[in-house]
Amino acid sequence: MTDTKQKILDPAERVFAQQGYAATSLRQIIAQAGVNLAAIHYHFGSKEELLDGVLLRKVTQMNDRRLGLLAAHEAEAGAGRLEVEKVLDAFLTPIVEMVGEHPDFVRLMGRLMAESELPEAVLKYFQPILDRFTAALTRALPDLPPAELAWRMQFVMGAVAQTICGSAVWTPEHTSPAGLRGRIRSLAPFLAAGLSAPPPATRED
Amino acid sequence: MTDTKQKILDPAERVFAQQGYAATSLRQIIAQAGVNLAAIHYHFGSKEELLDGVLLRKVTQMNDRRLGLLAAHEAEAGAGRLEVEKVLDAFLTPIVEMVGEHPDFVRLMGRLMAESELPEAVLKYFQPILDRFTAALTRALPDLPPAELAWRMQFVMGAVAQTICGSAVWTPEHTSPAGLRGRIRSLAPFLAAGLSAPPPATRED
DNA sequence: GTCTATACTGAGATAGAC
DNA sequence: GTCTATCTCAGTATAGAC
Repeated sequence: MTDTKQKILDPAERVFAQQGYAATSLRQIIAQAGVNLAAIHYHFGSKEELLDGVLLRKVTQMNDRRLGLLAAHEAEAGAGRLEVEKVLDAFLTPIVEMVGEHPDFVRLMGRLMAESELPEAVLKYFQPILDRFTAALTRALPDLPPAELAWRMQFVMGAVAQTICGSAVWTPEHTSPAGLRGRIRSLAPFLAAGLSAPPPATRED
Repeated sequence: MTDTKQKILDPAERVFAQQGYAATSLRQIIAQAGVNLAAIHYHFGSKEELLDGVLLRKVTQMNDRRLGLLAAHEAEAGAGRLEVEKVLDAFLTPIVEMVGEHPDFVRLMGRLMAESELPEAVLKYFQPILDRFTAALTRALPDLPPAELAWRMQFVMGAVAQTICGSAVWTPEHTSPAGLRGRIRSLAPFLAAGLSAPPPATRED
């Protein structure tokens, strides 16, 4: 991999994380990277593929860690009941672990989860993880109807996204790594209680 | 108010709701409105102020309804304990009530809540409501530390936003008014359980 | 193979004729 | 009030230097 390609990725990650994908211009990135505009399109092809390149560097590490923790918790549970808290821990802990060394990457992940018009490049990394954790929660919450669980997964994703990157909007507090760790420690029991709540009375109307 | 100004607002609301604020171009709106590009800037000043004009038409109605329901529930509770479910009902019911007649407006509200780079014009309508409901929840959950409640409000906002507009991304299901009503009926018990969860053990690190 | 210079299309915004 | 023309800046594409 060329030096120029490497020089692009870090500034891209930083600016995408700070301003969001849509609000970031490639010209802002090249200004920080010290490369020519066309170099981005030569090495990556487009703005969206540049985002894909940024994600690809670390998303596999994060998702593998999630899957590893989840498998460990499942093995520990054995034939017994898998606790909701353990499943949430497997999802959230890798975020906490990475926020110290790669804060920009974590913020970018949060922003992307919240953006409505997110590119295809992002979804392909999230969907398998979502499916895997939905399956685990199905085991942890056997009495919850599958459709209800699917919705609750959305509630969880929304809350996680807002937790990672929404603070600048709704509260004056900034997104420091330490602050984010604290928020996620608060998020886990909130989500566990929500997921474990009895399903609403079914109505057909 | 001129005819031209009126002709712009409905298409703007529709296209903003369908594509999101950032992804929408003024040229898409004028194509549906049948007006000149400069007319938008003459009547509204900018793209952001056009969004403000769209919100202004209905956001007061929604927020007044929220405040009215909340006041009614508080009066009903009297000196007794205000239930978390009642506070959530006051926040969510106006969404359900409006989604039948004004589905585009509701979708737009959801999208804006989720967008990280949201304009100032939006925040000024949300912040007072957020403060008012935070105060009500302080009464409903007197044992919860204020900082913990502030974070949980963020979790709630994230889940609500994702519920209104996130389905197209995370699940194949579309955002029909009926489907949204069902999701919000599922959302309320989830959020009530989360808000009512015991606060996490305090740690200083 | 890499990278630069340049141009193309479409975005929001604005000045000025009518 | 309205519309034409134009400005700046965005993402993108390509020809050609090295």
